[in-house]
Amino acid sequence: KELNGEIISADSWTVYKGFDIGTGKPSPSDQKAVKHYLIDVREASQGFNAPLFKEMAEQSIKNIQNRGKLPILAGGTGLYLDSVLYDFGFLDNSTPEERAKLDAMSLSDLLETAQLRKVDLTDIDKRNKRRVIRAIEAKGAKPTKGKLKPRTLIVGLKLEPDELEQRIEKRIDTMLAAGLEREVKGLADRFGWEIEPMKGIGYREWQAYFDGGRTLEETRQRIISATRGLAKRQRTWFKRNPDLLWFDSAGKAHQFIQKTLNT
RNA sequence: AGGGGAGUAGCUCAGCUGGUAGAGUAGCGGUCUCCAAAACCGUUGGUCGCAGGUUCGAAUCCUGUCUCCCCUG
Repeated sequence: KELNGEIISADSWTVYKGFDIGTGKPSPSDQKAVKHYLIDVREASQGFNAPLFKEMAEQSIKNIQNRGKLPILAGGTGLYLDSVLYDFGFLDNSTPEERAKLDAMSLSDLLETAQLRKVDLTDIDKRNKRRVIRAIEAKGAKPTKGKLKPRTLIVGLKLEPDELEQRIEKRIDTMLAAGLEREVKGLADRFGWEIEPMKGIGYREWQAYFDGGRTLEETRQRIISATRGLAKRQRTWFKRNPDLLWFDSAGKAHQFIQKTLNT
């Protein structure tokens, strides 16, 4: 609001309708205070992916700029963010049928297939099945990456480990108090456990609980643990970005952004 | 009280007829161009409940003891 901006949620889970509490979606009042984009734009049964995000985010950026506002991407999902900030040239994908076929194959069969089709696996992690599948789908094409989008500021907030731990626990407890159990139960009854968004942190952990094989406290601990792991992976993703400016408080980051905008 | 079972890494458990311990998971670190809250890689943890005994050598055999679970009374 102070920056005269509008927010694009750069997050792979807040796009789904109905998944509110567990995804830490901005509250209705927050969304009312500042216009948000790419929230609730997908049905639970639909999938979502990085190229789709890139396309929608770029469209949103244009919309926001046309309204004379500052686009702010906030999140979340490193791959999604980078795809927009560095103009990733995404590689070919296969049809859902082809994907399912590759998915069903063993790693060694996939490696053999790649060899038969003369797919170049240099730089591909051959122990990671998904990466090998992607290489085959892309027919060995190499990805492209552009320069950082002009007039762009990338800002990261850093926390001390024990403070991060506290924030994570508080985040989960707040979700539980807000009725996460009820939300998950309702979604599970409607969609079952197999759809993509049900496999997210804060959702998948409840299946064993509702089946009676896990206590509420164990469920809570699992969600905390998974969130901790997510925070770690986000950290390692952003840490290697030399364009990212780190701040240890939101206040300092805000000051810096304000100053930069004025010059 | 008697009988049986179990006590091994934070947790769940492997460890055959003795050769000083492992796997999953968690924890920690890392990788990353369409399932990315995903997938993958690396790695720190254990005086094997305790005390004796047998043995060149015991988590593994014997004795005692403590704790937990089940059965009987």
